[in-house]
Amino acid sequence: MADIPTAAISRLVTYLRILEQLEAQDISRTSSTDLAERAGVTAFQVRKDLAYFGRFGTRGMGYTVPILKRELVRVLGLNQTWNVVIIGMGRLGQAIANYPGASDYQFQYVGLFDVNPGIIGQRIRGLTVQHVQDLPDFTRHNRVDLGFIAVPPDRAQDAAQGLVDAGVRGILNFAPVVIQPRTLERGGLQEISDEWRAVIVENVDFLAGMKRLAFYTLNPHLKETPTLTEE
Amino acid sequence: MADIPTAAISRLVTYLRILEQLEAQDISRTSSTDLAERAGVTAFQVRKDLAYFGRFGTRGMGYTVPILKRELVRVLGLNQTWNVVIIGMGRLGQAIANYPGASDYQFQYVGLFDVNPGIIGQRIRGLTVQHVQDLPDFTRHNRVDLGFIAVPPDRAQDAAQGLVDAGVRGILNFAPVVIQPRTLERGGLQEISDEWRAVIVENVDFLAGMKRLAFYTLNPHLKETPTLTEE
DNA sequence: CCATGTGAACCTTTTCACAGCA
DNA sequence: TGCTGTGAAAAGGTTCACATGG
Repeated sequence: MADIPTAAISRLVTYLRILEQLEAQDISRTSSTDLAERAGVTAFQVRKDLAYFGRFGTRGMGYTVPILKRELVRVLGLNQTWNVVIIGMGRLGQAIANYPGASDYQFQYVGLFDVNPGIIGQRIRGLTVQHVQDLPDFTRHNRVDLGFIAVPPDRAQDAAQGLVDAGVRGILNFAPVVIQPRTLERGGLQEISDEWRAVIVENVDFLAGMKRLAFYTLNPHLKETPTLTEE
Repeated sequence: MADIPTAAISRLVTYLRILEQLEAQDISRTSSTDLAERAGVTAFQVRKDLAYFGRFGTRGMGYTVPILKRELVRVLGLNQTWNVVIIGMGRLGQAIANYPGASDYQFQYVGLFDVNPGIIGQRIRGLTVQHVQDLPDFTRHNRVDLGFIAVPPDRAQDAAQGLVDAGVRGILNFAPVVIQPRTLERGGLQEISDEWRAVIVENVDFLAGMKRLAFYTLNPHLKETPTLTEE
């Protein structure tokens, strides 16, 4: 298992969502063509994406919804619990904490943090918002796997550093900022520090989304046409 | 001007953000190497990305921050006003409407819509939330360029259809759903309808971000290492 | 016979080396 | 000399045709 396109992972997430919908509609069988149509990609793509991880279908038959779903859940690592803290409980942080669907897949919010005295102490989703400076102490007593950053841009780097110091393994950064791993001199060369090397950073930037949208709306010919079920 | 990688557009957005930060710090000159470092990409990449759109630097010197910024603003279409409506003013919609930074680039919220009687009538950002069914009438009297979808997943497709019917040119979809363009039979072939063909759909899906993060946290070796300033 | 799974062809994107110019 | 701009090479992803097997 090596060298899987990043885009393939995004598509797997989409396939999984579609399988959930099919299951909710009591549809128990599907095919690469059907999935492709619903996901807005080609059937080739679906089969290739799945092939990176195994053989989940039956030739001549297609896929069994619950089986393929179970396999994708396993592949994506969603059959285990992820303990999550959110840094920044302003409007965005609150929207994230309350967004339905996260808990479906074992994402459990275990700690909420902010610096604003007006927010600290509030109860959100059964948790009391704590001061960011209590994060190190909190992580000493609780397992935390992932940290979500929902602070203003100028605080994002510090928040990320705090999360890395706290030992999280993954960061979902909502701030419109490039998080910089801390580097250190080693043999005259700048290298990423060990703590940072072990951390995955994923970004969700909707201001960037707005700007991309503006660009493509002005230059529609540059946007790949959503492939209509070929093959 | 043709055939520019989608990823290049995302990076341009990042470069622009960095230029803003440099300008705020009164730094007036930069280089492909400097930009690369701050953006977490290679200097080759920066130069190639910029080369798609023109020649903005001076050989031997680098780039002048305000000039490059101005050019990127123009390229991305951010020097014009974009009138935006938001469909769905729950927590997420409110977080979006209030997120600072959108108005910096002429994204102007002109209409806010929901179906929930508890939300309709509220004033948010100086606008009164209206019922979605008033959208067609609203667009008859106001220019609307873009629509943002912040409704629950099962309402997203309808919201999108409403926006297309209302004549928006671009949609930013925050719901974890693949928006399906309406198709029609033409010469025995399924084709995307004309209204939909003219619309750009861009997605911002943070549940998907969470799931990608889970996957890469479990499989860190599959994540491309953030390139440390090469060349 | 049918739809999956996959090696190979094709195309796109990134990387690179260096030519071009202040 | 220094850093940009760019054609060419390398890498990476997607598309395809078809072999496989229920």
